[in-house]
Parts: sequence; structure tokens; C-alpha cells
Amino acid sequence: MIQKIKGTMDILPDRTPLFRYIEGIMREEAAKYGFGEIRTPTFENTELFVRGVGNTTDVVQKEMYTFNDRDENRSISLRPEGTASVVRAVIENGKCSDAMPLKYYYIISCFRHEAPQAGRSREFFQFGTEMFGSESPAADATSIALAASVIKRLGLDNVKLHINSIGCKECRPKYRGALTKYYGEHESELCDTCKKRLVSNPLRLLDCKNRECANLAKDAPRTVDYLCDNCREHFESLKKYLDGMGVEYTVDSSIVRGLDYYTKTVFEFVAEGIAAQSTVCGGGRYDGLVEELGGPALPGIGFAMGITRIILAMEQLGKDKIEECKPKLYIASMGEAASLRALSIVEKLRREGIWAECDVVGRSLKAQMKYANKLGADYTLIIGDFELESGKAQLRDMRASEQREVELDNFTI
RNA sequence: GUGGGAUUAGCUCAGCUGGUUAGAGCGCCAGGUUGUGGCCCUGGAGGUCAUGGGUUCGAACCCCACAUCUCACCCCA
Repeated sequence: MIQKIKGTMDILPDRTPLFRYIEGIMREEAAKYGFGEIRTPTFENTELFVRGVGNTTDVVQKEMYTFNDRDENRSISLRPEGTASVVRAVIENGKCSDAMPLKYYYIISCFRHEAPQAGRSREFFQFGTEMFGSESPAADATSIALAASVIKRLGLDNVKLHINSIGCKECRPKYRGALTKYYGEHESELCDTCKKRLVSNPLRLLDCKNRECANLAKDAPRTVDYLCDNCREHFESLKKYLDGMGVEYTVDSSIVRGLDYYTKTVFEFVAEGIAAQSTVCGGGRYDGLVEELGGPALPGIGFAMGITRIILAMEQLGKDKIEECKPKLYIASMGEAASLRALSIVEKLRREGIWAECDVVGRSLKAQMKYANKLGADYTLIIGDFELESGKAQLRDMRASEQREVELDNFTI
């Protein structure tokens, strides 16, 4: 047989209710916070992601699904994340002239060619938001509060918020310098990959899980000590907003995001007790991105929440069991005439909005009763030739195991 | 991309140092008398032992390759 592509998944009817439940909460919360849904194409010009996500990132360098368009021979890519497309759409649709802020959310699948493991697949689902046009930490706090609200409603008290500030164009180089200097003095103690990172991306040294490196990170210079006045004020103010809004957090100087566009605020919601991919939601501010992609100098902030990682966190708490809807009524029939009648009654009830089922495979009465039981039907109506003639039938209450006679043409359950 | 573990029925797994027709539980289907579910009992269907090579008189079992899953690194949601 032809198998599915590595790192993709089939989600069957026993699991889709959980996805719908989670996505439903995301939509409701987003709406409450004034975010409107935006839908953008699954694929875009490769250049959009190269410029938007950053051409030094692993995501762009080695994880994108990139191919040439059949008739125009241009390079297009499956989206590896959602932000770049939204920024593009906002610019392209002239939304930069609207009243600020602009608030969008989306629930999409993204694609990255990575080695699959727990909480990571090649096609993955995320809930994301983007908010444009406000430099104020109040905007950051609002976005974070929305994410926190979704997590709270899902009952994930094993998920904690970590925040940090990585500064702006002004202060980041200074911090970077201090960090390079500090780690340079301890280069011999670093793991091999960190030695490389020292040159390529020193910020990433901070969250290396290697024991030696993690020890060094404890005494490493912290971003918050190198922020320029503007960034420091912004961060301090953000904390006040979060305090005032009752959003709990811890400041975690090891948080660095891997996409190039982040500035100032960065944050992660981390699930405790999950082995590897424990970051359930990640986001931050990206003040230069809109301009980078050809729009006006519009600040922005957003986050992305991994739906399958959320499910992992829910599973850990045993909160992943979502009750499926059950048919209220099952009609068991015997004989062709009764089957015809069963289908017509079921169809009528369905049009009235009642959930009803009947036999469509030609099972025996006993087997139909078993099936009704398996479906979890509340009631079963039993009809055969005798009932068709008399116009009356037995309606069985499956839970109470009692039955009563009802009019075939006019009965209620 | 780099390592470790795994792959036997729809699902979860047994299968002794290679030895005839590969097993269990659950699930599915059908029965346990004439038109009534859940519990119990009986029976049945269902497997080219992931795939392709190799070693051997003989391979689910040993060797190689490949695929997928899984765990970790890397990176990220």
C-alpha cells in the first residue's frame, strides 16, 4: 500500500473532537480579545520567508518545503510559520492605513522538514495571533493575556509563562558583545555545538541543555542588564501590566527565540514535566518586520501555539478525553418495509435537528440492539411488519431498560 | 542532518539457543431456538511476521539495505 508521508498524521473521528474542542476555545478567546480571523495561502513566494523569517535561521536554511512552480518556474514554499504571510497580507491589502491596532488570528497547518519526534511533526498545527501598530507594552500584555487565557481555559496548570526582553537594534549588539566576551573566556568549557554558536548565534548559547553550558549560562550576562533605556522601560512596564492583569510569569533570561525578527519582548509558555518539546507557545515582539517586508514602519507582536503540543500537555493531566456526541435515538428495523420506514423517520428527525440513527447494513434485530448500545443511543425504537400495521411500536429506554408503546407517527423521546 | 530503540492480526503484545499448518487478549462478525443491548459462553473471519536482498537443508528469529514509528541531539510551535 501507499503509506503516508513521514512526519504527517491522520486524525481519526475518535480524536477530532479534541481538536475541535481546543480550536473552539482558541477561536472564542481570540474573538473576546478582539482578534479577527485571517486566512492566507498555504504557500507563498520563497522570498517572503527568506526575508521574513530570516535567511540565517535553520527554518529557512534547511527545513522549508521549497519547489518550483510548474508554469512560471519561480520558487515557492509551503509556509513554515504564520507571521510572514500575515504581514504580507496586511501590507498587500492596504490595512496599514486602518485604525490601529490591527488584530488577527489564525489556525493553520505549517510545514517543516525536520526529524519527527514527540511534539514535532513535518506538518503541524498552530494557533497564532498578530497585533500591529502599537509599540506600547499594553499590546504585549494583551497578546500574552490572550495566550494565557486559552491555556487557563484548557485547564493546563502545568504550563507556566516565561518572559524576557532581548532588546532592540540599539542594545542587542552591546549585549551580544558582552555575551561573546564572556563565553569567549570560557570557550574550552563549551560543548562542540556551542563553540560554533559562539560565532554564528551567541544568543543561542544561553539555552543549551548540555550540563557544562547550562552552568556557564547561570553566570552569563543577562539581556535585561544591557537593555537601552527605552527597552528597559518597556520591559518594566510590561511586567506592571501583567501584574495588573493578574497574569503570572517568571523572568527567564535564557529565553531567546530562534527566528530573526524578534525584538524586545519574547516569551514562552512551557509545560512542566514534558520531556523534549515542552514549549507549548512561543512569541514576541517584531518591530522591524513590517518594514523589512516592504510596508511602513509598523510595530508588531504575536505568538504561535502548537496544537499538538497543547494536546501533549493535556494528556499529561489526563484532560484529553472529550466526550463525543451520541445519538439520542436508534431505530431497529426488521424487513425491507420497516427499513424503509426507519430511514424515513430518521431523516425526518434529523431535519428537525434530532440526532437519530438506524440500520443501514441489514443486521439482525439482536445485532442492531448491540450496535445501538455501542453507539450509546439513549432510546431505541423497534419496528417490524406488525408495527407498520398497527401504527404502534416499542420505544426502549436504553439506560433504564424499560420500554413503552408509542404512536409511530407521533412520538416524543 | 546525526545517534539509540522498535516494526508479528484492526489495536496491545507473546513467540524458548533458527526447525512442520505463527499465538493470546481486546475489537469485529455470527450463534447461545421463534422479534430486544450491556454480563457470560461458543464459534468464525482476519497475518506475503514492514519491504527488498543475503546466509542456511530450513528464517518471524542471524546479516545487509531501505521505509516508517519512536526517543534524543540540532532547531522550533
